[in-house]
Amino acid sequence: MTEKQEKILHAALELFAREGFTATSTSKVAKHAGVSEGLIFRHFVNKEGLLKAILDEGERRFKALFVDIVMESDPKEVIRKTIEMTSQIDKADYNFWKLQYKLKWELEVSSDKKMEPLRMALTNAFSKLNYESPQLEAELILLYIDGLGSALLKGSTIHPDEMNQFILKKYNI
Amino acid sequence: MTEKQEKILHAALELFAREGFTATSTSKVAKHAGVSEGLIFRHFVNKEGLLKAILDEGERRFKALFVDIVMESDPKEVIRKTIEMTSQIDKADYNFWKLQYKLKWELEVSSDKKMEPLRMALTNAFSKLNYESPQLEAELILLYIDGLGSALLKGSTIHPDEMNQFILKKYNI
Amino acid sequence: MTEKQEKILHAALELFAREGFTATSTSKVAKHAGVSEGLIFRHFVNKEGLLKAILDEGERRFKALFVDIVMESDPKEVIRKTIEMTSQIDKADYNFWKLQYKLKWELEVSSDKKMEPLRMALTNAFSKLNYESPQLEAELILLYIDGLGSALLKGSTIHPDEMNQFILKKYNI
Amino acid sequence: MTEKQEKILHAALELFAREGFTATSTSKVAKHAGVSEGLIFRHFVNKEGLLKAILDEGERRFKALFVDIVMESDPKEVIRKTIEMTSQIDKADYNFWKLQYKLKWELEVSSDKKMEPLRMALTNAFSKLNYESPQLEAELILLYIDGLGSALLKGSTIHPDEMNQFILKKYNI
DNA sequence: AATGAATGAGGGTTCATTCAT
DNA sequence: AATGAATGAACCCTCATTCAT
Repeated sequence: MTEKQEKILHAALELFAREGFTATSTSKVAKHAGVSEGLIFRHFVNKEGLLKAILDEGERRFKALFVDIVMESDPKEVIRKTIEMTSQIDKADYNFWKLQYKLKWELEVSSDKKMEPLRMALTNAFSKLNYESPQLEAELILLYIDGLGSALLKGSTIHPDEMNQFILKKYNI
Repeated sequence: MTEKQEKILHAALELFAREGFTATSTSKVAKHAGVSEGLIFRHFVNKEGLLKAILDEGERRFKALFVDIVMESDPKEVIRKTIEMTSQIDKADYNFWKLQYKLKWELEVSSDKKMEPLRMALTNAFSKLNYESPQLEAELILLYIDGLGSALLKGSTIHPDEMNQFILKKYNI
Repeated sequence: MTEKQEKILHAALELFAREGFTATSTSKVAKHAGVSEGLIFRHFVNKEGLLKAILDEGERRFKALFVDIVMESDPKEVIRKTIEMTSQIDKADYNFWKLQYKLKWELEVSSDKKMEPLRMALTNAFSKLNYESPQLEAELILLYIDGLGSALLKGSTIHPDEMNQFILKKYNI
Repeated sequence: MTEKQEKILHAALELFAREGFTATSTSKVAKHAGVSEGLIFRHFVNKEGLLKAILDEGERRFKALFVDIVMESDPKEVIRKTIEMTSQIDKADYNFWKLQYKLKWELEVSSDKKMEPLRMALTNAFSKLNYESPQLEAELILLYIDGLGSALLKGSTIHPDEMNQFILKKYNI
């Protein structure tokens, strides 16, 4: 990975996250990265290839976020960690997460599959705690963190920590 | 409103909802509506004007959805109606709501202000029911319906009615 | 000539004179005249037909300006009247004359032929006054009034009367 | 400056001079230059940028024409050189000068300021020669060369050298 | 006589992409 | 690896003009 390659990826992430994939031209990316436009195509073949490179690179972040939850054996801890997930997001990764949300709607990129391990971990946790409908409980939490993530990235005034504590109390955590 | 004007609006709504605003060309809209491209501009001035016309026309749908909740005096009913809101959405309006979500991310159109009356109605309802943190409770429900709406419009397999009943039980409704 | 026809002609003259023929759209003319765009074509067939109508209507002004000079028998008077011609131009006719100059360059409408009677009258006058090169003298005066007209219509600061007096003195008039 | 850039400039100058700036489409320029239309915008940003490039490039021609006159110390020579200016115009520059005249009327590009050094040189020359109204004399000559230039570029039958000699005699030159 | 809906061609401009260097 | 010239298709939009009413 050349220095220029990284510059391109960084510029593209920022612009895609801010303006959207379609609305960002490769020429704008090149200008932003201080690089010739042709270089983008030499390294990433396509505009789509550029996007894929960003997403692939970011996949690791997803996993890093999940692994700690999925490996947890204490069911209450699974729930707590999931709910507090949004607080864990590094501000440096802000653009990456914003891009995820944007793409979910702009292209029909389903991030649903990525959530599957989380859903299973949650369902399992609620089962262990003898909740009546572990699947629905799990689903509800996923809806919550989706809504909260969306709100935070859109600049809502919600205090995430306060909100999270509030919900944790509902689960006696 | 001529027949062709309506055809344009209808085609535009469908395409904007499916492919996004930026990604939909005016020529595609025209072709889809069976109309010359120039006519779009004669009637709606701009591509943006076309979008605005769709949004303005849809504003009524928003209000129709809210008025019944905001006018309700029984606090439990307020909560129930809000939670069941997503079930109320007419399948004919599917495209309109999908467009709303898309625009929230594509352009930075904040639909947050539109939610304000709902937030107040909910906060008020939880106050009457002597909940400890009415504001947080209200916020939580808004996050839930945002997440649920998002999931449904994205083609999730969630069964909304089941989910709603499940949640209502948590509020003893 | 309907009232609306006149409104169209008036609006067109103003816009053609200000912005040029090509740069003025028929829709702008219609809007300016407070008239539907179609009406222009009903009355004048073409955008060119509209221009022709304006020019035809203005032809009379040309002739009115010339007839007094051409009919004059006193050679010195011929010269004087020609030189003072630009001062005679009514301010109400400003747009018409500006349009003439614009068209001379925009389309290749030669106004040269229209000058022919004037050229002959001048040549004749200088002949009578025993000038050595009556034709060149006549041509020179025509060049002068062309230059002066151009300067005045372009908003030059030249004082035309002072200038005219200055030149008349050169011809001992 | 690539070969294609020059081809574009050349084609544009010819077409702008012949048909006018507004009436010449960028696609016509591209076709004439044997170049893709997009290239025009890559090199000159705008249609206006293209015009500006032509004008800037031509500015040198203006200066080359003037500098010899303005630097002249012999007043009679100043007058002679000014009057004979139109004869100096290279036939290769025909299009450029035609464009100047066209733009004076099409856009409201005042070429008046460019004439200022000439006006001053002439006024000064007539002063030295003890003419009564040096300013008016200078102005008159400017009007004359403006008219003559106009006539020549419009294809008049005037014989410029003969005309110039005729006038020079009036100034005893 | 007059309107306003409607069109097809063309306007200037941006786009993702290719290629020679 | 990197550039910058070059392209052709598509973009949003305006134009002169036609036609039903």
